[in-house]
Amino acid sequence: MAARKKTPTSQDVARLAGVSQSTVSYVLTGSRPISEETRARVEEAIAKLGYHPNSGARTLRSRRSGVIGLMVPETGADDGVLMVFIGAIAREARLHGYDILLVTAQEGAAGIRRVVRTGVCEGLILMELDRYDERVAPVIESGLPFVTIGKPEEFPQGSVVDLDFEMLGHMVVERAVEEGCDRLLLFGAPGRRRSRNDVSRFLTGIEAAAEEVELDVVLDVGALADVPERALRIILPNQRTALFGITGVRQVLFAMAATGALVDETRLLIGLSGEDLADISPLLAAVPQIDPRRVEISELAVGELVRLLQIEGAGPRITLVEPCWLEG
Amino acid sequence: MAARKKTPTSQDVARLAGVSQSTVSYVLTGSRPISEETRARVEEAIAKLGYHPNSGARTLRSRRSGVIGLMVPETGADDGVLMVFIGAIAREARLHGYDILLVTAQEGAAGIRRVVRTGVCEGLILMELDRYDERVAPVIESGLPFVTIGKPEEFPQGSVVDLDFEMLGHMVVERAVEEGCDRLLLFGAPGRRRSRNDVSRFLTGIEAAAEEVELDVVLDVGALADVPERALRIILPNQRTALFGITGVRQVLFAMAATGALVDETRLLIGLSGEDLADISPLLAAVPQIDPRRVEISELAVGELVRLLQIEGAGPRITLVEPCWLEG
DNA sequence: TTGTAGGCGTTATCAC
DNA sequence: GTGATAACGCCTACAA
Repeated sequence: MAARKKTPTSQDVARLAGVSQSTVSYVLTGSRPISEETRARVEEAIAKLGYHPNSGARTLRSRRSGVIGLMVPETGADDGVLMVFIGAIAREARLHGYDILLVTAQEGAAGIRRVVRTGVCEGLILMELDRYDERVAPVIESGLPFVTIGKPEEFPQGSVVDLDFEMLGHMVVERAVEEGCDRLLLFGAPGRRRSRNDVSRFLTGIEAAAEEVELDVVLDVGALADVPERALRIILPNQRTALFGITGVRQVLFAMAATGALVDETRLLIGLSGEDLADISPLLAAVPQIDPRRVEISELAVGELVRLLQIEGAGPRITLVEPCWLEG
Repeated sequence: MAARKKTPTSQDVARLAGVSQSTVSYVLTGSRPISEETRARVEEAIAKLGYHPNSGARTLRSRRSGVIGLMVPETGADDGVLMVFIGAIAREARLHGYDILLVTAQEGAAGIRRVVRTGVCEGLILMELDRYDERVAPVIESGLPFVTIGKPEEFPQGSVVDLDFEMLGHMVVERAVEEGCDRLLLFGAPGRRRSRNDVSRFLTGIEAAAEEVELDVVLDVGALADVPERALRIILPNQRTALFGITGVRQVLFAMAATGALVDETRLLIGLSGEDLADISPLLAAVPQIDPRRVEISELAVGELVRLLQIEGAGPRITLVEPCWLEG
């Protein structure tokens, strides 16, 4: 095997193009006008050598690493939803010229401090924060621009992008009424994860909307596997019940399938999407679904961070994304 | 707001500790003996200032970025399995002092070339390669050490960590026979994704094991939703059929639930795990499952890459991880 | 055991 | 419109 060639530097490019090293730099950064002719020569040399600017040197000098830190929640388990966000974030970041560095929640505040102080990250995207999250403090302290996906309780100094959970509540109620339901059974999250801001915003929306219509709202707090059974128990003849949950849709669907309740016309299931239900079974193709806009939220989060990063004096702001019906 | 303090440099630490800058560096890298006393003074100063070495400078000088590139497959959709790998990889990498940078498959060969030439990554972990994958070439060409999770067809110049799919085949056949099954129905992957090495290794294992016993192996190629129905059709009275699939377990389980087949004693389902079945429904707690060892594979992959990075002259090697029964 | 000094490859401020 | 040149913060021979 031939001895591996040292990777070329801007110096090599300059020599080949017959210009000074700094000119090469200017061609790359575009931070000063260059004549068409020399630019062409330089670019040719760059292509010929397969030159890529050294990241370490660029970061050291310019204090911009081109890297965004993404703090992902601890999962351990099978979490497809999370993967949708991560994939979309990584793709969108590349579109803006940034790379994504993973910061596990496990590292906590120390992890944040590390990536911030060492200068690896220019900015941060935080996911799945609790209402009062210990990881926010070191981020604010760091002074780095950041965006949270999911709205924390106290409005932080960073931007926020999230689904409009209040509107989600409205939509669910509205649809249930339209479909002629007398009752709305909320399973999963509502009963338990009260600690999360999104859940309470969702309930606020539900309550506000339910006030104006004839709809009996029930918060179901039992095991997901028994939801269909309990739903049957509370139902009266000629009544129709809508089921909805922010989480646990998969489990409830499974339970409904197992009890044959899927084809039961007395019920209606509105599932928050994310999992491709029709892919699991054709039986589920007819389930009305709300798109939680995870991809759009991811893209907006990246865009927002880029704005904070690149626009001088840009301030933080909140962006709520409206959910929408899938194949309504 | 007070003017933000410039982040401290090793120079600042040196001044505070009353030593030279290089001494600080030596304390950090440990690349030369330091007296107990000065080390203590330096460390105290480091703590007091909250000093973290600048990543750009360190990378520029030492050519080691402390970053591992993780090439993740294109998903778009809900993919929980992937998340398990990513989470475990990120955690394990931190344990070894490395960070994980995401490289999307979408970027393809160009993406590899970019992270390699710019020097952002010291090494790479590649996931879900096809048999002959276009992304392997630029990696090899780059000369960077790399590890693939999942064995590509041609043995590459990098290390490989993967599940022992041949043994998986053996285990499935063995179990089916033990459970008194006359027939083994393989659904999902076997019929379709022949293009993948893991599937053919799995089938090799199945065939080798089935030769030695009385077991009728059927490759099912139809829609996953109809697997239970087809399984019923080919079954004779007093016969028992084992069902298995590398992918599509969730769909088949759903279909079985919907047709009431889950409690049917004439069948047995052996699911490859990854999804917590009992979490979906108590009905599934009894399904025998094989652990695909995703966390272990992830950890081994990181360990292997670290070995290649840190041990002079370390060569690539193949590691196959044995699957094992869950709560057998 | 510790200090001095050169340079890693860029960016950006001077001059011309 | 272009070329020299001084940092950026750290690592590591080379001296002492």
